[in-house]
Amino acid sequence: MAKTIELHVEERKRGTRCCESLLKLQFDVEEARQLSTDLQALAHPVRLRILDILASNEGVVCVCDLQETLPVKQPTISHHLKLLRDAGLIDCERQGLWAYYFIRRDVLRELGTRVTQGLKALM
Amino acid sequence: MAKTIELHVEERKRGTRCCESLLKLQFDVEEARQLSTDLQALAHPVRLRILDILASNEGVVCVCDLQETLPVKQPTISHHLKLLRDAGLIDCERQGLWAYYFIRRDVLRELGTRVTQGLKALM
DNA sequence: AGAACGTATTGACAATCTTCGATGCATATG
DNA sequence: CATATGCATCGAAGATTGTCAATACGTTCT
Repeated sequence: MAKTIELHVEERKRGTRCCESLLKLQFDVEEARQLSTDLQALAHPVRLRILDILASNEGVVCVCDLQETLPVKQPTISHHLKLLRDAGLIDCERQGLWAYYFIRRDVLRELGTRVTQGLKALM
Repeated sequence: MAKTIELHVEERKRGTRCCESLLKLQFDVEEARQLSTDLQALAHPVRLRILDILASNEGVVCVCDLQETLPVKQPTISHHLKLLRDAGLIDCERQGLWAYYFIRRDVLRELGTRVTQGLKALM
């Protein structure tokens, strides 16, 4: 059970020096790193909008469609697509000249679960 | 309903040039930015671990406690604390020499809801 | 084969983020 | 008052990320 601040202050006044308390934790270092990696993959407006577009227009989205909507140039879009692909969140299928991108809902769901569980642990 | 890739390719072959399709969206620009800001606030291992510690040791955590546990120096911890404070996710109460930090579960819950809802929209 | 097109990659630059020594500030203690 | 302590801030350095012009690559169409 959590001690009160007042008790804590008293202990410290009595000479129990600062920082001897063993803190309780829920995440280990690796979990925190993983969760951070998950969040990083999502934490950019362009990437979020790409995911939104892919989620809402399944099967018919090529890079030039994205170019039309997003406020960045084509190499930048390709760059963010690559990051999302590396994270496993999207994939693509080439049809002639075009690359049709799609969302991998299974992977996104796993990530979503990790994020939601992680947040729940803090509340 | 989503068109198939094949139909899309056919249309483009017939001369309907690329990129005339109006994409469907769920997020507007502002929502994407907000969600990205929310995710950024969390997307660092040290900040996640700070939140974890504050969530698990309510009321008795001062900066030197964090220093004991985290792999970065005091100014860096203060820096991350400031970012979290600016995001509204934590706050502190000074008692003499010490600053006792605590988590603002209400704000965290709001952020968690936005994140969870945002993710759900993509699935 | 050659031209046109959609996309990926490269390379350079700019912006942002992370870290920490040095320092300042406020409070407590002798 | 002088000193010690805990924390915040400043300023600089390094690392990472985001952006885009230029270019390369593979495909399609003449």
